[in-house]
Amino acid sequence: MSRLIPSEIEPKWQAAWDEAGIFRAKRDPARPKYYVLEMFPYPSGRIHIGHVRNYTMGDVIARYKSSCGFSVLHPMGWDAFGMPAENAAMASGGHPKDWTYSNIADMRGQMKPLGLSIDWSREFATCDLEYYAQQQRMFIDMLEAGLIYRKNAVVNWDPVDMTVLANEQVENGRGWRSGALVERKELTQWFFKISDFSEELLEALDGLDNWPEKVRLMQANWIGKSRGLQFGFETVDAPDGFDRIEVYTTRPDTLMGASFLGISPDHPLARALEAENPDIAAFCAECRRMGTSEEELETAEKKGIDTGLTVRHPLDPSWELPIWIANFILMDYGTGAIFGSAGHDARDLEFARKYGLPVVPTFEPVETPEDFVPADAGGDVYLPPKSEKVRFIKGFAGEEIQTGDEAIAAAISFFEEKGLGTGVTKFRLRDWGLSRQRYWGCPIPVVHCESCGVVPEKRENLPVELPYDEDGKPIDFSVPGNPLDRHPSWRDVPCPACGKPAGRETDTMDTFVDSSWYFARFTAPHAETPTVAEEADYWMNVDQYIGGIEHAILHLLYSRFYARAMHLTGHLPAKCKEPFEALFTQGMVTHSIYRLDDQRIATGVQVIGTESDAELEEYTKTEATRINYLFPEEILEFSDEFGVKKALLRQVLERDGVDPSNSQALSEAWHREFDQRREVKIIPSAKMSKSKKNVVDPVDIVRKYGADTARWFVMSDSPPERDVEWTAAGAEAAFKHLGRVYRMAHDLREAGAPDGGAEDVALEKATHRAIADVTAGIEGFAFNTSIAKLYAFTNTIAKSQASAGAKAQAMRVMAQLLSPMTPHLAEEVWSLLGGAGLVARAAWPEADPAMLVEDTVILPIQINGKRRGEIEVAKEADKATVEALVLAHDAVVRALDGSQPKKLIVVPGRIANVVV
RNA sequence: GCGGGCGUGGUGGAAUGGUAGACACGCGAGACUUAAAAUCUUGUUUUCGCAAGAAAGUGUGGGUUCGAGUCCCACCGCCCGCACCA
Repeated sequence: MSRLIPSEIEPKWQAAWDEAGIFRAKRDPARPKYYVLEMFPYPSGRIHIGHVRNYTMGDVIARYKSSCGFSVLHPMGWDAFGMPAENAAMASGGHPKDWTYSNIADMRGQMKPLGLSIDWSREFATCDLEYYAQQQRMFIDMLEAGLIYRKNAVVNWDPVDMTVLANEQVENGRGWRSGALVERKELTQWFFKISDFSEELLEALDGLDNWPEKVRLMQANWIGKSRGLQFGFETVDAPDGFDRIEVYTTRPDTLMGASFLGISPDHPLARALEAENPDIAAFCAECRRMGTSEEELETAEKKGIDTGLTVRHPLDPSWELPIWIANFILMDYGTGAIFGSAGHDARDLEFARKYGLPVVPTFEPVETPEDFVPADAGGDVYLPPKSEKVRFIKGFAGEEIQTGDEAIAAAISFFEEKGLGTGVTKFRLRDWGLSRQRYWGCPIPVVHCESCGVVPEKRENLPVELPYDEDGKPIDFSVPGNPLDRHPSWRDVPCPACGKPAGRETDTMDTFVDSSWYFARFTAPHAETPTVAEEADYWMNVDQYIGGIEHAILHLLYSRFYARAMHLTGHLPAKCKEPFEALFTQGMVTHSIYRLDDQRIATGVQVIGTESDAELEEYTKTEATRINYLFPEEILEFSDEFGVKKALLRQVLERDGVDPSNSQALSEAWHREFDQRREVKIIPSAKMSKSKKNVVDPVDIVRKYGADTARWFVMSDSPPERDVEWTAAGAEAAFKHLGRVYRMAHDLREAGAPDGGAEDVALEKATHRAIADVTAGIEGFAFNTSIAKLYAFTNTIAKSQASAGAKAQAMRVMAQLLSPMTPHLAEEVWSLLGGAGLVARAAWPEADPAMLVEDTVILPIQINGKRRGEIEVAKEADKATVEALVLAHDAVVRALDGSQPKKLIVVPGRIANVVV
């Protein structure tokens, strides 16, 4: 039988690898190590095709590096705490723990058939007591080291469910379950002092050479270093204790254009005024109903309220500015107070225009363009790059014409010399709030005691285990609020310091804490300390980290901080401060959405022919009712005679008895439907979403085609960093190709022919070319080009007239080159053609440079930069020879028409360009 | 709103500043077959042309260069992140 049957060969080779134990990571000081890690998944219960792509990329690297002689660590685990488990418990009963572990078992079962070279002996879940116990130990170490503290912070509060909401649980300002208006509420919470590391985290980005530039840039912007001026405005008739209002500004050079002083609704002055002024109280209350996300604050309409108070301008005491409370000023940034510079800040301008406040530009372009309209004459905000020279019309420090940067520096010096303020470097990066008022997370191991205050739990009392049940019954998640709050037998404990009755902290940790050190834990996953020095020293750092761009900022920045914190508390060596040597961010797997637009459903009547305007309007009104999303298996996709992709409901095909292989009949059926105002619209390359029904299940794919096909396809069609569109046709093509390779290997074994001859040499050269190209593709994270080369190499072997021996040799190399991508097929081909042992253990082939050089090259000839011909020249031909050949070329002779070329450029081995 | 990214045939994409469209899908033609599937051969950027060939062509408009998909500027469109989703 010469057909590839994945369901037979895949389990066979997986068992062989298991038996040989080849994916067990072994600390081997004699060999260089390589640690490849894909971002671990959340155990939702189903693996997603995006996971398949992510893990296949890691697997290609892991298998390749292993063949290159590295001792490879390639582990897998579960980011297992978090809200979905609690949501599930609330929605359909059950317990988050049971839900999570059952999901993990399911997902492991779905992943194993993919044939990933994972060391499963190192698997853990972050909700394992063994894991979070160590996290609690580190919490106490970090608390003692001054890396963790408590302060007040704002959260989204649902007054009906009596719970804190995540940003994603706030929909249009209302709680997603209760529908109640969300409030902003201050709670005392735990924080990591990541802001102490702002400068270091920013500077160290420069050393991350193997990180994508865009990720480093995003992190740099997130940390947001700025140089500005902090100074005070003296108030007029303000309540006691508010003689001065401190502001921080990055544009002190615009101070002479100040139009108002703005403070946050959470500013102490705003709070003081609230007590006596109901209008202000109402306004602040309204502001507090807004969400806490930056996005929401920035996109909300700018609103404010005049406090009636004023401040004196620091450079002109006779100039009084009104104090406004504004919804877009955050208490967390700077001092919670700004001065509005309406000419040079878009938000301030919008605000000033809305409330009729003055707009006073302080500088203008050096060379004013004709169409320039200053902001005070109704123009746009003028905000050129700070490196650009501008002309100051209301300056107070520095030259009249200077750059923004120079003007800012001059303004700061001016204030410092006069003793009015100080230059300050600030960072946008805020401290990392790690408290979550939820059940399903790592308990924060501290106790609140009336006499002693906040006391860390004693180390010998650790771990603080998350209670599974309450009074013998599983915890009930249908009751509003945090279950830990209403769990006396867990909460009530003696104070670790004085022994008096006290209560446990009921906040749990942000799941970002869990994922900020799991990579280190993989080096000693079951140790009784967070890490083991010699293991961490050998395996760390992660040589290649692979994951989604959505983690570019938070997860990766927190991990960089946490690695430093672990170093400071003795849990990681200094070399691990930057734990990820190289980072790769892969794209999504997308899939077409099929949407049935059925206007008959909308109108209830069958309309044929041209519709009237009134009817059209009716369709528009009822749009929502006539859109139906369809599963891919509900439709048949085909290309019409112009190659345009179309789709038909399978139901329709059955009803009309259309032959699906007859494209003419399909096209006719499509037009019949279209004339009936019914069309299946294809929306390509959409993010997979259950509600849009465009999700493909890896389990189905593996069942139908096998893991190798799934792996091959997700790597083949797009560059890894870009999105790839899953198509049934593409998967089919991948499957066919792998079948062809298998058949070629099989047929070779049965055939036989004498060796030798020029064809053998040509095939050998092609083999070395393939080795070089495929290797370059893997090294450069361009797996799609490696696969293109493998297709080409397959075609070359298939067409080659070389001997069977030479072809078998080429096919054995093919097996090796395939082994990172399609490991099962590779083993099968390898063993069919007499390869020794497992191909997974064979050393990676090396391309012989001597086999890569060609004797002659084709040199294209351009005339004025356009290709007009080509010549074949010897590889070593000197410039003069080439020039003579170029000038003798027909097209050149014709173009020159007897005259001399203006210029003749010859790039040896690349191109010749004649300028006439 | 702020920040980041991406735009190349009917489709996914390839291309150290040097032949635009590798490789694959789709489609067309042919072989094999009673037929279909499978497989194999072959063609396929567009326009004009029987052909040889010519012209145009990498979202739009400019610029740098002997030469631009690639570098620079402006614009348009789409996608992603925004601190309690993971």
